[in-house]
Amino acid sequence: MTAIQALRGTRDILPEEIGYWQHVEAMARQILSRAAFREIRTPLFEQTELFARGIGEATDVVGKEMYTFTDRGDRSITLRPEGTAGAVRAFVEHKRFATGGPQRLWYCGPMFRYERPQAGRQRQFHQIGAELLGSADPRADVEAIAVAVELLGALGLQSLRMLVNSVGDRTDRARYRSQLVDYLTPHLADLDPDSQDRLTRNPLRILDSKVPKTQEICRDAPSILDALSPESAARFDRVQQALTDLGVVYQVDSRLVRGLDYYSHTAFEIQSDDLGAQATVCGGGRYDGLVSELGGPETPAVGWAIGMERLILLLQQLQPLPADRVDFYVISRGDRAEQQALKVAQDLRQAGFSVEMDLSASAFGKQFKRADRAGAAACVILGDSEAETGTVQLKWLAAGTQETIAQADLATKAEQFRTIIQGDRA
RNA sequence: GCGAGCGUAGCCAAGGGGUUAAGGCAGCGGUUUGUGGUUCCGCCAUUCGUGGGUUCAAGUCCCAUCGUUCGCCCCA
Repeated sequence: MTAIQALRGTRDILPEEIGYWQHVEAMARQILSRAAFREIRTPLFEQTELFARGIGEATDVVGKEMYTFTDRGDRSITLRPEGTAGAVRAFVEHKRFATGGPQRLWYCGPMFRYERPQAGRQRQFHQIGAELLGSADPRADVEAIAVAVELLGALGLQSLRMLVNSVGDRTDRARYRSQLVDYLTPHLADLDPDSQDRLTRNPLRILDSKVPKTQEICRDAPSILDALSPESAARFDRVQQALTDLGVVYQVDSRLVRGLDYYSHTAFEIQSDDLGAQATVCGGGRYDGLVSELGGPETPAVGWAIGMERLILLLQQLQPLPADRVDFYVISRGDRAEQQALKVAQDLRQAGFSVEMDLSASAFGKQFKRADRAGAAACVILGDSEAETGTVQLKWLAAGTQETIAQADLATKAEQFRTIIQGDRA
């Protein structure tokens, strides 16, 4: 019988590691709700159409990375490859645009893309995302970015690099695109094969190619920032000014192009050098056309997503997780004692302590050993004589001291215990 | 989808064609049948991801397959 393994590109998050996830989630909840973002949970799968229309048929995400299948009702279903499309779908479906004022939404959960796994990239991965819908104000872009920066900072991440760019509006991009194609076409033969292919499909992406020769050619390419209309350029200036005023450190990277079709104006990425080839921890930008594309009214919006695996990779490099510890470890031997131990454990738990019970009925020596391993502050001991007298022996493991306490008194001594345990752990 | 490296116990591993597969950590048992974290002793892979092949002989060489890692592409 061969054991079944988790599918390629998926993995289990085991108890030893879960602390990072809980910490990140708790921090996200705190920082985002403090900025008046409200959590939304949308389905993990949607009609394929949603992503095809929202993300763009020409993108790699839609073209070759989607988990798409036909369900029993012959509908084409896709496991969500990102969070924005679903959030916007919900925004439109529930007519949240009619509530007046911008909506701030955030989410967190698994996304699915059919790719070859590598460092910082899996088939099921997790994102925290935030969307600010209903404002075209440049301050909205900055507010969104600032919240992301705040979150990463609160998690203690340093030496991250913030890159900002403006890809203008549709007209700007069309103008730039033809400028770029005009520039690159004479160099066609010198470009790497991938980039040659992209020249017709998605020329802007050639700019961030990693091939040295292509990079060299791109160095002298026209900049999108020069192709922006005066209005778009002024807008980008205001974003930069506001970022500076907030003390956000960033650099303008005119070659930063985000992969999804729906971006306009502000695009930004937060990168780290400690992640291998997948350097981006957070990516986002403005997507003014998406809501109407998905059947809602013209609604400007801006948002971002953080890759949780990548974030946690960085966190793990930063500091180890404190080991799990339990306050009390209950050991017992003998029928009556074992019976009473259940009740003692329950009393202590109800008094607010974490309590692990030894179920082995093996020699006390063995049970003590396990108490140590559990990182217990104290061992609660029940043997025949304790069972007889309705007491327990309480042994404080760090000090090695031991006292006799009536089982009935355990709960009333909770405060005293708490002080000792805190002192122990300090 | 493409390229490269690697799969030996729960973990880290040595072994690179010659009968019995080092070592360490962890675990289990004992020293201690009611007192831990130390020591000491013992146990812990009929088998090297899987399937096929070459050979008198295969963890060791070859092929395939699966998994994994890293890179390309792409992205968070």
